[in-house]
Amino acid sequence: MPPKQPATPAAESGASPWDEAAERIRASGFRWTPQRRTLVEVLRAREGHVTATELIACCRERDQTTTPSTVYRTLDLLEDLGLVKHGHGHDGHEEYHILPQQVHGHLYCVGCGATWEIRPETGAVIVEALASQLGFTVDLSHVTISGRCAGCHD
Amino acid sequence: MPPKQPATPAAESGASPWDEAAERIRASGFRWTPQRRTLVEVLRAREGHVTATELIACCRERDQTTTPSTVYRTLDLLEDLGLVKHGHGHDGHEEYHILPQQVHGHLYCVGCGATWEIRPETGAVIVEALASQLGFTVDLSHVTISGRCAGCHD
DNA sequence: ATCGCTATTGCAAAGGGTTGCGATAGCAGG
DNA sequence: CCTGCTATCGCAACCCTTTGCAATAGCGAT
Repeated sequence: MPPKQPATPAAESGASPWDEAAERIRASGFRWTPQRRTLVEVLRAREGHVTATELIACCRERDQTTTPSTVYRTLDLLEDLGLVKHGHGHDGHEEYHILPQQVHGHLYCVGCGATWEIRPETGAVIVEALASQLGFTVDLSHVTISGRCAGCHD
Repeated sequence: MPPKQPATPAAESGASPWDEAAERIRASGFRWTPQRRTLVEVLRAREGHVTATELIACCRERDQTTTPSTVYRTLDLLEDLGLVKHGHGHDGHEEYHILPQQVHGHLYCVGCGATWEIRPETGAVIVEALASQLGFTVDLSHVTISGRCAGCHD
């Protein structure tokens, strides 16, 4: 008896925004294609940050015929829908934040290569400084800020 | 009578760090080549920020045979000597700060595309926030932070 | 079930940036 | 001035990302 499904899917584990992805895409006049489905499945299985290159690799695992250009274009679409948000790593390469609920900034240590997330309180200080002094609304998540961590001072 | 030159060159307008470039390069065991000379001349004629692409174009004006790889490698060398400092623009592309005396951060408005420099006082607030809360020494100049300026709020 | 409109795809090319490698050419020493 | 060591160069190839274009295929309507 598979034809019928519960009215509120995934009720137990909490409905994922990805469940609505197909609908939302179609509702916006776009099409739900196999390629987009593949990428959404890959994204649903992960969280946090991913580089575009990793995503392409993951998609290719599921579908050998995956093309980079299509992945990049789909990511743009998903970003318009707010399902991902792109940024740049310390080396300038693309990075995607999956389901950016609580936007946060990133730090990269040029000494040891480690990365940290900027805690909300700390981020708030930065955002407020730019807002009050320049009227500038910062998007801390777009770039990875470089520097040296406590353990790597020269 | 061009063979003889003053002991302290460019005394009037203030000696430029570029005057010592050749010496410093050789003193470090590296070689002073025509290609490096070309790039140094280009850099000496400019100030502020430049993209790597622009630099390559300027070098090619002076020397048609300029090769990108050589320019990038020379920039790395000059960065080791502290004569330039690289960063990434809002789109992740390379950008070079020429003679980074007073390091400053950059802001980019996703609304109008304009860029601003972060004033020292404002930058200090950010640097201190990360330093006191995480012991992290930020290099604000490495990336261009994105957001919306006062005139571009949605 | 078929049709048509047009959003998407895959390809190929291009631009930015990096790297391995053989050939070239600084420059210190004789 | 010539010699040799080796840093540097130019090239070719590769990775990442974007874009134009012709062919394909969603999907709403018939």
